[in-house]
Amino acid sequence: MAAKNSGARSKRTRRTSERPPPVQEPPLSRERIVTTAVELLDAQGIEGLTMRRLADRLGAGVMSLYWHVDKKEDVFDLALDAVLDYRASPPGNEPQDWRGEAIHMLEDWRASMLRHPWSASLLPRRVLGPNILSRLERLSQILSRAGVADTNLNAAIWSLWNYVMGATITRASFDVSDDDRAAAQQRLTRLSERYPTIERSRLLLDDDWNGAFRKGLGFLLDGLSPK
Amino acid sequence: MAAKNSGARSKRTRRTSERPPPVQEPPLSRERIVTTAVELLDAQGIEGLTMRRLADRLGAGVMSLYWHVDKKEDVFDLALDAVLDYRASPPGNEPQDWRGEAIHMLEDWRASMLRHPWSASLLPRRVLGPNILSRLERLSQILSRAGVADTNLNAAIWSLWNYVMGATITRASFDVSDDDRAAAQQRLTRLSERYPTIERSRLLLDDDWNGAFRKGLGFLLDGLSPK
DNA sequence: TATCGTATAGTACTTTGTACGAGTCAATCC
DNA sequence: GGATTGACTCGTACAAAGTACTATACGATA
Repeated sequence: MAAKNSGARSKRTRRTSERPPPVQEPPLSRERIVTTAVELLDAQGIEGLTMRRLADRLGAGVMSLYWHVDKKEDVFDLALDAVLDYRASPPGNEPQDWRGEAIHMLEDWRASMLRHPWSASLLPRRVLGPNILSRLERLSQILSRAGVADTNLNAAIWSLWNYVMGATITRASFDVSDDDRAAAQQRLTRLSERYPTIERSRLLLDDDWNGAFRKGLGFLLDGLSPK
Repeated sequence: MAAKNSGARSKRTRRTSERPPPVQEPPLSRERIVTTAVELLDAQGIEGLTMRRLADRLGAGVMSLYWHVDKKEDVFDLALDAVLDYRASPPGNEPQDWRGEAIHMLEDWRASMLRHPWSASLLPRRVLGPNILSRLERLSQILSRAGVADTNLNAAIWSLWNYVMGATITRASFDVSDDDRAAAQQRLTRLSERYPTIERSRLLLDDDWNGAFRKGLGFLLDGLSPK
């Protein structure tokens, strides 16, 4: 139990001499499992990931997965952190001012997750994988350099985190279909005496998500800027 | 199929004349199902809600539930909106300034959900139940009265929504155990060369969640205030 | 050669959501 | 009144899923 999966593994030297069926999958490994899990999640969504299907894709037996992973939950955790790999994001020509840097980094954060919409539904779990941590570290540095007071630093970090997570989850939830949104707005119009203000502003029909995200982020950064 | 559950139901006049076992549960209804589901969720968490257990608590057969509800998912949707009932929140003596009003209402929003931590993990689904809508309506009115420009109104609403949702989900995720947070911070200390800044600020040990929420909300409202 | 650690799988058990169809009872219609 | 209908309940059954248990294979080490 203690001996099983933990840390780096899968230094393997097998297959030095040929085996009868030479056309064979490479050996299982935590990395292969995670990569395939992400593929499967992209293809079939969160309900589509079952241990059996995952094993099939890997050309392995179901129970073999459990050598590398404790529970199905672990697969989800690993997949989520994998999606958030910051180094995988193109560096771009980052602006020099802290504001631009923060915007760039937070928009990339959101975009990375929206590229894999299932990842948002995994958020409500305690995740502090290495990739998330380095993003937080990065953010902290930017704000620190920007002159945010030390006493405000943690609150500032969390507020940006909250904003980004909330925006991502919301966007991903509404991603399912534009029709639904239209339907909701219609329902709203029918009840316009109960919800007059948001009906008038067509809150639910506004589909410039990216613009709204950036605008709101702007509000928050304005509030955060040292005066 | 079309005839089944839709809209108001369960006007029932049975049991006017006594039945042999007079000590009997009241008839099933969507409302009873939702109420009991919330109780069960409070007691056993999100994994604890199974249709069988729910039926047991109701003193009913499993399949009877399906007359009032299409799928298990519906139970979740209904439970989530039930928790967000705004009228159920104590009115309190609301301050007159728009800022205080907004803070009051948004803190109540978060608190209502944290009273039922499972509700946060239900968020990543498309929910626009009546209770959520009235909260959005309320928020819109407050901001509108505060003088937020019409062109900014929707973005302002969504940014507050994002902030509150993100904060709630985050808080609920970390609710599980303080030990985990300490463990994470330790892991972080071990890797302090990789995450020096957030290690130094003890980002993960800060446990004044309410204060941080209010502070961050302050930042955002500052940024939103018409200049 | 015997042993051990790593790794793979088959089988089987349990828990779940829910389809199907039969049943009950009150209200309605002839 | 008797038949019909529609609202509602529930037992049975099935398929899909997570995973415990166990047997097996193989390379490296003693």
